[in-house]
Amino acid sequence: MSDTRGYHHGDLRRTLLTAAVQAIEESGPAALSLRDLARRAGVSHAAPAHHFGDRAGLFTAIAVQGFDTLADALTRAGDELLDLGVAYVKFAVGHRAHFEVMFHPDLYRTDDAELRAARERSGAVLRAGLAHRSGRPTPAADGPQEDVLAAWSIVHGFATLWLAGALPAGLGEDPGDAARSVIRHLFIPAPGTD
Amino acid sequence: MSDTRGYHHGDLRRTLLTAAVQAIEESGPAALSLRDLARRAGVSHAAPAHHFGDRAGLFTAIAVQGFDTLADALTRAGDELLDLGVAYVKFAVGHRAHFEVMFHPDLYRTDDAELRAARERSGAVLRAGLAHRSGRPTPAADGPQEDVLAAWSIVHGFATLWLAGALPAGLGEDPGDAARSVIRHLFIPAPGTD
DNA sequence: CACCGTATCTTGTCAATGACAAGATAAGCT
DNA sequence: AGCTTATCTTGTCATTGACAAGATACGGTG
Repeated sequence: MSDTRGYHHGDLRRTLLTAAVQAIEESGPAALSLRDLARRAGVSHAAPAHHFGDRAGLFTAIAVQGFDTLADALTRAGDELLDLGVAYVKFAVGHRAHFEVMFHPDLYRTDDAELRAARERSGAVLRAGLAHRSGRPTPAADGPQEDVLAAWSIVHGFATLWLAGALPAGLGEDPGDAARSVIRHLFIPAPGTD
Repeated sequence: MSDTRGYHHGDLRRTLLTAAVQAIEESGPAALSLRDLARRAGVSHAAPAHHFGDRAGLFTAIAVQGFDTLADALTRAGDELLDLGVAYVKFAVGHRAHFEVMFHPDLYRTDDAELRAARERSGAVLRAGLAHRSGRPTPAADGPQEDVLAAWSIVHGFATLWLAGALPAGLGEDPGDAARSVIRHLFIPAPGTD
């Protein structure tokens, strides 16, 4: 059924999505061309438009897929706070195309219904996991979950810097291990601060 | 001298750079068009090519300017560790066009000599400032300055999330204040961990 | 089985873009 | 005054995103 025979491709949408992700991993979102995408899939230059409408529509679909995958990955990461952070970084590096698109709202349609749902889903998993923080029932009294934002910031920052190639060598090959040893510096202390 | 008269513009390069930064702030780097840029500056469509070669050349120039400005800002931020982080976030939000370009190496030429110099300069300021950390003479024995990377990660992550509009409302209008109250969660504890 | 509506994909076209080539104009130097 | 060089313009080409209109296959209904 998922063959490439004749007029009807059978599974074009999925094929285009995976081809797009691969292309983005190779040369970034900016360099992605709808026509090149069509060529890779062996279809005409206007075929993608039918499934995604336009460029923004394609990126929207990728972002949705990304938020869904992230939610799954975080769910599988377990309850341990540090593991959650490591899973976040692993997802970013392992799915860099999705990750880059997800956090570049100028590429897609942020008001898309499916997208909002997927984003909220992964956000909920993240918040739930971080709120589960063992020694601290209610995160903080003052700000809007400042410690959650701090945790999100450090893992997101590490992932972004890693992907940008801005981190120094000597961290090793495995982003998970590297992330663990770095973000540990936020998670280890569990003080009753104020 | 810096007028727009006749055949020779007089200060085209600078004019194009500021126009480009403004355009990027409005609609992101991806949407930047060299021809639109030329129109904004009131010159022919091929004029930018003379100064920057091509699109990548323009982004390279912007990145250089960005790393230089960042180095200056961090230098002015003083010795206090928290202030340094806040200055980093303030720069990112106050110069979002530069910041976005700087950390998207696929946009420009990473092997450009001027760029490498500017990047190294700002990197040195950052490392020096973070190494100055009062209570801790030598950061850590084990990893490659893991605590420095943790600090960089959290401020970079916060800035990126802020710019992406991913942070929840309720943090207020001022990114500096918000950053201070969030990244504080990393900087406050000064334990003798291991 | 015949028919028809619809989803899927193609061909054709247009304005805009990035890149390049070649020429025109100005500025500086001797 | 004359030469050299930097700066900017005009002209052109292949590529791209978007749209319109048509061709093909699929699924259901009679």
